[in-house]
Amino acid sequence: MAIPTPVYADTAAAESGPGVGATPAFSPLYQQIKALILQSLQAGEWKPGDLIPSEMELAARFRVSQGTVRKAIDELAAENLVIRRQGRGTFVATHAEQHVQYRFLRLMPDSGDASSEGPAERTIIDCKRLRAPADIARTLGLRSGDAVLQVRRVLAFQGVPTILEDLWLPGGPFRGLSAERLASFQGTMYALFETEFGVRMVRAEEKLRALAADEESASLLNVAPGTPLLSVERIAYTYNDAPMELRRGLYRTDTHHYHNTLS
Amino acid sequence: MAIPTPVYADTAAAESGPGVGATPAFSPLYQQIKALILQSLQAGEWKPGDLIPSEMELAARFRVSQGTVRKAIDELAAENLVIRRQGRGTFVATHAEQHVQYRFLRLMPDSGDASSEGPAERTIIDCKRLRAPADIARTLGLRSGDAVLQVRRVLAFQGVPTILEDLWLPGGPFRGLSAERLASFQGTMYALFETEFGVRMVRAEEKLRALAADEESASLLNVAPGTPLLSVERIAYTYNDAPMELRRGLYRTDTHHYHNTLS
DNA sequence: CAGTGGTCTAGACCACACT
DNA sequence: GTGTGGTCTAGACCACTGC
Repeated sequence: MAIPTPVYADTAAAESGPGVGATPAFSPLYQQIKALILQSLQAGEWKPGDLIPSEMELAARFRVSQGTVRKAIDELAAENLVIRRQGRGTFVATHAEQHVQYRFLRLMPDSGDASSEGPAERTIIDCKRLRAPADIARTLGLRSGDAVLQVRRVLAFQGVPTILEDLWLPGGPFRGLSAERLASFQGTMYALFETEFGVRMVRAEEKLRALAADEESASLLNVAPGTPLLSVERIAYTYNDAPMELRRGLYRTDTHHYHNTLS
Repeated sequence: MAIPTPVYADTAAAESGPGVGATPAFSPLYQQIKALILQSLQAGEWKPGDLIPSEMELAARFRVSQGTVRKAIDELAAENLVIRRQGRGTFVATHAEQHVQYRFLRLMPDSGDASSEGPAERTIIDCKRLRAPADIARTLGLRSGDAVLQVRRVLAFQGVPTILEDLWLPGGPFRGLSAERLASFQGTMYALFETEFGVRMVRAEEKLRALAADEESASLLNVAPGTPLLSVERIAYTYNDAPMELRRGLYRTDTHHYHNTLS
């Protein structure tokens, strides 16, 4: 139950020193409501694609006005966690059926748009279980030596291999993932993660670099060794900013480019 | 004067066929208010850094409620066109004094943050007036042969040349720009564009590629020819989505990386 | 203290989708 | 028609800033 008046955050304990920097930290009601809705999303009370309760229902449940619920949902919609549809309701966002097929892929063909070149042809090269090296473990928030899954694949567009990717996933949440399952699934990887493992990727950070293709990469991407490639290292996060995937990609940029908007 | 009730957009003329695709296109009041405020920004009624009228004043001017003005300003703030400061008022956003120095530069040092490496050392290599080649003219919305300014410069971090950039600017709005003016100005280029030429960059699109350094670029960036570099082509827009700058950059990514957030 | 933006409420009406 | 989200209003009170 939410208290129907704004409250100050709990400032008990957790003090490093006496009377230093202890700002009261006022927390608006709608932020508290937002946090409660987030908890339900995280707990799986409503699954990706589901219709969540109407604003009126949520307002009644939390004992606040509809306007306050609205503002909470507005923020969740702005963060792409839910999708509002006038006349129908508010739905939990999903990587499947979302008519933007690859929401996190910024590689575009130089001419035309993503839809004009048809779907990517996917080839799983490898999928194995191993003990996490120190750097992988650190970025995934695991202990060095914990089980991780490593996947290697190639994406081709109109027959031209264009992306070579290595993925690392924590072994626990993704127990049971195999090359066969990856190969047979229709839809994006993140859609499979949702439906098969209940893991929803919400946000990601990427670091881009230019580097020269080594022998192995060059042969998989069908370019000469030394060809400049775009290196994209991605860390993908699920709810509550927990890292759930490390992905290292090499992109050919002779017919495609990485697109970004600044504002 | 705005009409204090939502209206349908003007659908007179501009019809390509009879009764085809002529959706009424309902336009909410707050969108109309937003457009009016945008017009004032564009016309220079309030300049970058200025305090704009309070919500109450604007509500009175446009004969709508404060809440409607609030929603209009909320969207402008979300697009970084204005900045709200509780207790003080709403200000026109600016590239100067904004304590994020380089708002559009996504290159970050591999270790530490942008502030830890100190300011970039800027060297103007060239600044000349010329007739626009066809491709430049097209992206800037000019006619081929119109006057444009071309600027070439190098940015170095802690003594290491890291960015080589060529810029093209339309000759009209930027009449009077010179290498001396660029060199002597304290602050970012976009800040200079605002204060000296009244041109505010609002949004930009970038296309990234990996390519090998040619002789000239290599020598200016102090790397071996053939070194993979990150190529960044940017088109920057002012209000009403008018393109005002084409920028082609080459970034060294041995100690820095291009950072991006996906959501 | 007065003035600003920020939050919260309650109620009315509109646009849209499904049945 | 019914129910959903979307818009608009009016008024109250809160938090922050600067005089």
